[in-house]
Amino acid sequence: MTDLEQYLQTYFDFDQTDLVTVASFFKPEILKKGDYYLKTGKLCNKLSFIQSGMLRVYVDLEDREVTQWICTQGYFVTDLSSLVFEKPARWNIQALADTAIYTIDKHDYDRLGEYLPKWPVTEKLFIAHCFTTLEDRVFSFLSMTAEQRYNLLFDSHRDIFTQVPLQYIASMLGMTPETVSRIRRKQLN
Amino acid sequence: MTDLEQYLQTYFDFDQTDLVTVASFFKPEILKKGDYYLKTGKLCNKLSFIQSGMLRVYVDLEDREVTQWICTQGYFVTDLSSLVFEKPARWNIQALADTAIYTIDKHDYDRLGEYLPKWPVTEKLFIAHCFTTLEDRVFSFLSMTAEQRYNLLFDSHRDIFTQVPLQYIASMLGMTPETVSRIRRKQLN
DNA sequence: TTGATTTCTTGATCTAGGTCAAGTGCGTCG
DNA sequence: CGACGCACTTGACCTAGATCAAGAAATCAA
Repeated sequence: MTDLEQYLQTYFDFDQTDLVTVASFFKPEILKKGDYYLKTGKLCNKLSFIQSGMLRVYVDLEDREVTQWICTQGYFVTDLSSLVFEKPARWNIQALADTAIYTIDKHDYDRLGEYLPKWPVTEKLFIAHCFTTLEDRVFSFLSMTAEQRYNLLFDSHRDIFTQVPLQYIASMLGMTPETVSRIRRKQLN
Repeated sequence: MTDLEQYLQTYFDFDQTDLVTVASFFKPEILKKGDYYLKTGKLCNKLSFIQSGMLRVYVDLEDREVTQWICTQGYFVTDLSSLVFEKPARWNIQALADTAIYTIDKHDYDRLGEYLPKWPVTEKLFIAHCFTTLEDRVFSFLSMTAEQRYNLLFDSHRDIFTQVPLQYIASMLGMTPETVSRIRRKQLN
């Protein structure tokens, strides 16, 4: 079983045949550090799985950048609203390091249902799971302090902290780099 | 065409036959002010459409309540993660006023695909739309001040401001009632 | 290696928004 | 009607976290 098949299995309860079918639509690709996976305003006609490396999802405002999320090894990346609704992409997505991904293009993605009868259900569960994750994130902004949000992210995505420049972590937590630096120091006692 | 059919049409591009089919699964219900549509920890086995009135989605913390959202006329309400994954509900959902809803139970909801071939696609688009809405909301916390978030909500959901106690609006915006009160005064110049 | 550049840390100060407390208005119920 | 209880407002003060600025460390180029 390939890496990709193994990872797909952890997300979806496909049997071996389905796994091979789905995996066959994904093509390996390499992004060099700094390369863009997607730029704001373009159409995102692909979905990718990250085998190694990291991608930063962000937007440019007049006076600064806002990082929405960092996608790491073992997760999927796309601009969902662009992929699904065929609207201009909301986000820039850029490689923070050399990154190996497997990509399925929209054409094939939209046809997965023809090969896998249970794809529509699987896809729904996948998007619903993404929804729930964001719901948690909104809740964290409604109910937690900067330090609590830092700890929550640290406990759930430790890999981000070891590899991602602190300024981006700060932005995705909705605080300044100085604040993250101070919280980090405090955590070391 | 009934109210419900009309509303369904604004969400989904069903033809007349489909509209009637879907609508027939929804049963009218009345919640009195203060009644609970759902309580944390229960299973949410229904999805409803709000014909009139309002529901507040919130959680109890040790020392306070956090309002996640207010659902108003013309919108759907459910606990998506509970409905889809059959997990205990994350939210309390309580009527803020006498509220008229149309409810489909999970049993029927899960079978919509048997009657409507394009239901799986429609459902996916619906959930993806919810995801995108939350993405915007996360972005608002990452990039906006309290006053900017207030204005954003005011411009997009004016009905909430005319009918909902200010303390709940404050909570769902992630600020205190005092702050909302001050912003509101400022907006009156 | 060395200098240049970027990123991170730390301190000093500032401010948006929170907290606390004392009203004020108003709807409801006896 | 009057009084109780909410919900909201307003002021005084406080604090988490932002801003600004100056170094220190790490990263990179050559």
